[in-house]
Amino acid sequence: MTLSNLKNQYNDYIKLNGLKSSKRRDLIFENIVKKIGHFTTDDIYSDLLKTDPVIGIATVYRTIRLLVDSGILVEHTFGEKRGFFEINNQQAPEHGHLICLKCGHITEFYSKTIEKNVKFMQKQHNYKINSYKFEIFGICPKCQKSEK
Amino acid sequence: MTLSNLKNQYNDYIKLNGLKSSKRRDLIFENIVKKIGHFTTDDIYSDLLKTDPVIGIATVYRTIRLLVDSGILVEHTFGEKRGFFEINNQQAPEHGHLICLKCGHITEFYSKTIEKNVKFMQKQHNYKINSYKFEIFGICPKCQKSEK
DNA sequence: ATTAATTTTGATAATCACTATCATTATTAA
DNA sequence: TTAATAATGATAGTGATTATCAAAATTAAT
Ligand SMILES: [Mn+2]
Ligand SMILES: [Mn+2]
Ligand SMILES: [Zn+2]
Ligand SMILES: [Zn+2]
Repeated sequence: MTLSNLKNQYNDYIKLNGLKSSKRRDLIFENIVKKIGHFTTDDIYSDLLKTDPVIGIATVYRTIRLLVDSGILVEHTFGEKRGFFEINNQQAPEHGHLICLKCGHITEFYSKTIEKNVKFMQKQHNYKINSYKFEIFGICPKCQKSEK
Repeated sequence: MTLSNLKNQYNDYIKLNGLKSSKRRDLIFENIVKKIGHFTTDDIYSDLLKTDPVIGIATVYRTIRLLVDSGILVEHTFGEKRGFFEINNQQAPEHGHLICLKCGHITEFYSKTIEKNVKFMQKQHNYKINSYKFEIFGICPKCQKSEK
């Protein structure tokens, strides 16, 4: 997913849904699009506060929801009861996550096997599949060392 | 997992942690152990209210947490930001879930391939694995029909 | 540019699922 | 029995998120 692709996707979504463009929303979009890895709404809010001290957190929540609805972001929970987000790279195949129960560190992995398995389940259960999540919980190598 | 196995596991956990036995907790345990499929804390609370109108929801939350800690229950989120629980059948291998985005219906599936994949990831990333979740989101056959 | 219609925004109240606190009650070992 | 400790229910508090609403911004049509 290139930046200009995402920008097009963003602008198209706004047009297609009869929304108006706005400075604040653009600012949030620009910030998010620069992020690598996974982030929370609060991460983005804190970032933006530095250059825009009057931005409201509701606007950040709203815009992130919009970006999820438009397919630009995907949401995860990673076993917690709050949202984690990341850019939805529609080029690459979906990926799984290894989540460290100690430090929260997240490692991504790709697997053709999983892809196949999802397709198999789709057929077997007559499901129209939208997305999937494969999350493995455990202790990362670093935390294993520091455990002793 | 037989009922008596679970009861042993429950009693052992209570002894091992220096807890006292109690009528209320036993009642909650008995109710949960009869459940099939996935349930929320509120499901259990509503059930119990019928025969025990003074039970507090805090006690249900506490007991379910205890049962998760003891390994009797496993918790899921199924893409939502609240807990769903089910009996942890330690005999059977872990299973995945197909979740209908329309009606919320959940279908379980087993897959040796996934098991192998998890072991592979464990080796490849030097992780000490605790558990995993494989969730596929889509539209179930029933809802596909009623969509037209 | 001015207006009018509509959307966006920030403040903040409300909600939802859950955890913490605490005085009262129950359990248990002595 | 008593004494120590755990369990309980009521309820306050929390954290993440959504809803509400008046004011400000955007847009399209004059
Ligand atoms: Mn990821
Ligand atoms: Mn299940
Ligand atoms: Zn770690
Ligand atoms: Zn369905």
